[in-house]
Amino acid sequence: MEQPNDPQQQPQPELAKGYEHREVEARWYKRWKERGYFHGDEHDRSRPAFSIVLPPPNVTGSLHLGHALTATLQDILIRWKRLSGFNTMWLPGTDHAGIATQMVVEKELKRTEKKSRHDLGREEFLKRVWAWKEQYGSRIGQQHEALGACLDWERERFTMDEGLSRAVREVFVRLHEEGLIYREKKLINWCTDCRTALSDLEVEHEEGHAGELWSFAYPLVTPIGGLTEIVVATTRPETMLGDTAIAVHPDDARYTALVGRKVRHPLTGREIPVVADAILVDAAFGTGAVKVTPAHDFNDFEVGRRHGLEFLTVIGFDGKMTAAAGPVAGLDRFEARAEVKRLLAEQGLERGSKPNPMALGRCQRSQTILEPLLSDQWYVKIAPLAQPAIEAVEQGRTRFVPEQWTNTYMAWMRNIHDWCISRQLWWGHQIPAWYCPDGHVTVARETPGACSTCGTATLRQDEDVLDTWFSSGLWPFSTMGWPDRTETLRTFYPTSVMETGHDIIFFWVARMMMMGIHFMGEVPFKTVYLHPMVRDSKGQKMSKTKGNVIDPLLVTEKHGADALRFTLAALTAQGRDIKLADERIEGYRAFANKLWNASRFALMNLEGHLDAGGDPRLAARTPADLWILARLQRAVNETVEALEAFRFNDAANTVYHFVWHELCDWYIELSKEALYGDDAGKKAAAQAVLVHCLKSSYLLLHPFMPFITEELWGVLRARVGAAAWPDSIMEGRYPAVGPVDEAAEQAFTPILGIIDALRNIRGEMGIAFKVALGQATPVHVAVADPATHALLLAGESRRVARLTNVENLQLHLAVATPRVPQSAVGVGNGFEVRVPLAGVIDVGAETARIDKELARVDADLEGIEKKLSNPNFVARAPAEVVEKDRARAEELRSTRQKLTNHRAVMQGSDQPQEEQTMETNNPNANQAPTPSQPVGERVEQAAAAVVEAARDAVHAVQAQASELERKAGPAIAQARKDVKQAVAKARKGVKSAVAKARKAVKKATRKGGTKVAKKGAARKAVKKVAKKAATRAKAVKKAVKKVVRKAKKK
RNA sequence: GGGCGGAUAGCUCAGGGGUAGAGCGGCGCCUUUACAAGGCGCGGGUCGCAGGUUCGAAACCUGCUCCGCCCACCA
Repeated sequence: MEQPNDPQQQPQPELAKGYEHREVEARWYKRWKERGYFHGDEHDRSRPAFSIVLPPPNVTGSLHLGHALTATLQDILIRWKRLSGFNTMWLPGTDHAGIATQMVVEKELKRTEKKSRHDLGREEFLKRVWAWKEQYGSRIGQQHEALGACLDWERERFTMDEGLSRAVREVFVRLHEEGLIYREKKLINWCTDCRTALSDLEVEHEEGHAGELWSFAYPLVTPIGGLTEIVVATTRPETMLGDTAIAVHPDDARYTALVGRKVRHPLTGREIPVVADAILVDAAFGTGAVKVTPAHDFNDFEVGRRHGLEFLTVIGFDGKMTAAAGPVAGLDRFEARAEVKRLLAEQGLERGSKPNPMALGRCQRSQTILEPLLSDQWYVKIAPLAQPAIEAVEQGRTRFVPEQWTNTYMAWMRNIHDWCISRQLWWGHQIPAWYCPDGHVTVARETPGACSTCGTATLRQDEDVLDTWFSSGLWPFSTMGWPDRTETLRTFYPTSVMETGHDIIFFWVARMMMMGIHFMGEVPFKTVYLHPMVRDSKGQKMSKTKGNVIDPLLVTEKHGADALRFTLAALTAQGRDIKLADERIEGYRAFANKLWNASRFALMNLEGHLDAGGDPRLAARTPADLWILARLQRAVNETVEALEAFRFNDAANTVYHFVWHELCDWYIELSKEALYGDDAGKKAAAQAVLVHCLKSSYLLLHPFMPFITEELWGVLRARVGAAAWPDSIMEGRYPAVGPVDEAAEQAFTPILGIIDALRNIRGEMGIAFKVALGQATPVHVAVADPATHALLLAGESRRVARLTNVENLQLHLAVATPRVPQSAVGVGNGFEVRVPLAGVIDVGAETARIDKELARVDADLEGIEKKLSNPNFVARAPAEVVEKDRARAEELRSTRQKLTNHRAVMQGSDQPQEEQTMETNNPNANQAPTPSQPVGERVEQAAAAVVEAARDAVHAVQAQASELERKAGPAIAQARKDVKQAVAKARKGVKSAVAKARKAVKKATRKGGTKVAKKGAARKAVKKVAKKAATRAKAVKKAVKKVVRKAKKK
């Protein structure tokens, strides 16, 4: 199978019996790539461009299902657009992921060589990271290939490429020149574990941490007016070593006299001023006095600036207390906390404590509790960049899908703080700033020869690197060759869609917006589609620590890339996370198989067919052909509409439904009449329609399932003659949206209804027409509409017969079928079917079936009549709604009448009703031996068990409910909850007991090899009791509700 | 503290002012010559709770409960 697209070498068109994804998927990717299908042509502006930049995965490791989702959705868009005539370009790459990668390599280094990065030194360590990057970067590529992602590999980039590094330096220098990058000493979030500063975004807030609000007293240096101390409360006692003020509210009468006075630090003896600050202090909280630690708390830092306080650092970058911490110097910050409390208690200054749930800031990477520390860092002044990014969205130049994310984006953008971009790491873009011995800073694109201020030649480059997101923020244009003005940029910037997870909307999307607008003068993408998060089948977030991370490669191997892709797409609804379950993938693998076999069917029935490339509708003759073509058009329209709105699930489901349930379940079965028949014209038409539907299905499905569709395309193309088909499906054209032939759809609907009605009787009666009736007994079909009657006469009745296995079908142009005693009747809109079943059917069973149907009709009718008898409805509802309901009521009444008549005929029959005709006449029953005694006993036993279990469940509900009724008075809320739970539990209990017993009954019955009446009896008993249980549970619940409501009113 | 989602069949979810749906699972029948990874049929629902708007609410509004997520410097 080297050249399946070459008709010369094409082997037998017969396909393997089942679809083998491994064999097929392995074959195509390389060929696509070689033929250059993935490459976007920057010189081609004759076609509209459609471009996406792939969110670059971290080089830290391999792809997970989130990446698979990203790749799948983007590939769907790209392939769809390519088939729709766009010049598509999808740019791949990877991110160096500063902290993450450095940590992984450090860990590895420690594990294998027991060395730290400092043991190796910067240069050697970076070599190791590069080696790591080479290894994992290529694995990521393989994973994308396995998924079938048609990435433009010629344009692959890495955030630390030479080109991208140049862009980074360019951006840094320009922003610095514009005064939008500055260096300053202020409080930052410091991770004592990663030993670096972090941006606000890298802080994870842990809610509800069990903290303690601990109070102690600061003694006044000079007691005043009977006051000897000020009591303050803190969640971090160890920071009191760095206190340089006590703050009170200026309007707080209790402390007015103290403002300007001093307290003595109990552990260091320092004198500390009391200041008045209206911003920091809430007089009503605690004692109304706050200790101020400007060097270790963000609020206090501001107070320190406002009041010109001393900034005393008592915690170091290693998380240990500094020398300034006096008695606790050298201790870890948490040890120091205990020690400080002990020391203060010793001095009798402890003033109590209380539990205080609080939010803790942790490092996104290491989960270490962060420490606000004072240090020199580089910042991006963000407000001037944020404003245009806000306006771009306000003006709709970039829109978010789903829309709700607009608010999230806006809220964040409007409250944005300056961005700390320096990191104390080695892996990353080193900051292009140099210092001379005098401390002057030179910022330059290339290593400068001398200090720009004083001319000194001895320069030392800043050792820090930039935040990873600084370089990824440039991704949409840095990857296209910026700062050069390339053709690629001209053709493909702005990109069409940014497709990524909503978890990085701030980290990445917002920054790309700011940078793109600032440096390109244009938004980086027109649409931001934010996909849901992928979770495991239990809804848990996938994480390495939980061990529930799934490697997409394993899934691809097991079920096929097409199945995985389709599953992901089918589950991608807007606004809800994806819970991935294996069974679901299994189901879509079956779908691939279905498509395969439909194609196999076609291949087996294309004898004499030549696709001249003409419109199959011209050749189509039968109503079934026209019907499926109309359905196809409808599916095409819906699919395209869904894709345009990024409703991936709707698009996938539409195609799925069309292919499986319309093309396969209906049309293929219908077409057999023509394909197997003698009418050459009809046969040719059916062949053409079948080929057209399959070809269209391949194209519709190709974005979702690229491999199997390409394979089948090639096979079918070879079979029908290659003239009208491009060599590869990737060169095909996506089916075009167009008007649906509704007349064709409607004309055929009665035929489908007749088949349904007959199948319904067949199923309900548990008989096979062919066997039960044979040639002798006619099945009657009456249609009132002459057009439909003509259709049936013209040959459609043979399709009906084929699909229902009826041998003798008798047509009547009439409202009703002839009244045949002991027959089953089915009625629908404009038709009636009647199956004579004398000697076959159990009259009771048919009566029961009719009753069931009557009940359904009655219920519908009752509802609708009630509505129509309401004068308000008739007066105020739109006329068309009323009219529709009237018509439906009429239809229901007619159906009802027919069924009632039929029932009367049934009942009035003088045939003996209890005659066991089924036993004697049913062919299955012929082989059935009379049940032996033991089997019958077992069945009975099983049935009894069911009844008992169900009864028990009912009793349990009742007992619980009465207990709850008593409780309802005093504890309404709880009682209600309990009732709900009890009822639910009981119902479940009944259900499972019944299910279990049913199985037992079934097993026992099967062993006897018979279908004795006892089985039916047992089952009836089960149903009865189960129903009773449910009913009683409901009744009880209602009663309780009433009680509760009454109690509530009081 | 602020914000955003979600609650619909046993499970996973779609829908959305006018007849409550799909897939999976369950039950029954069918080894029919594309496919048993299949076909046909059946059963299964106080659409979270309470109010309101409306001729009509599962849908819209208000409040509540529970479950997720995001943002936030209150000692």
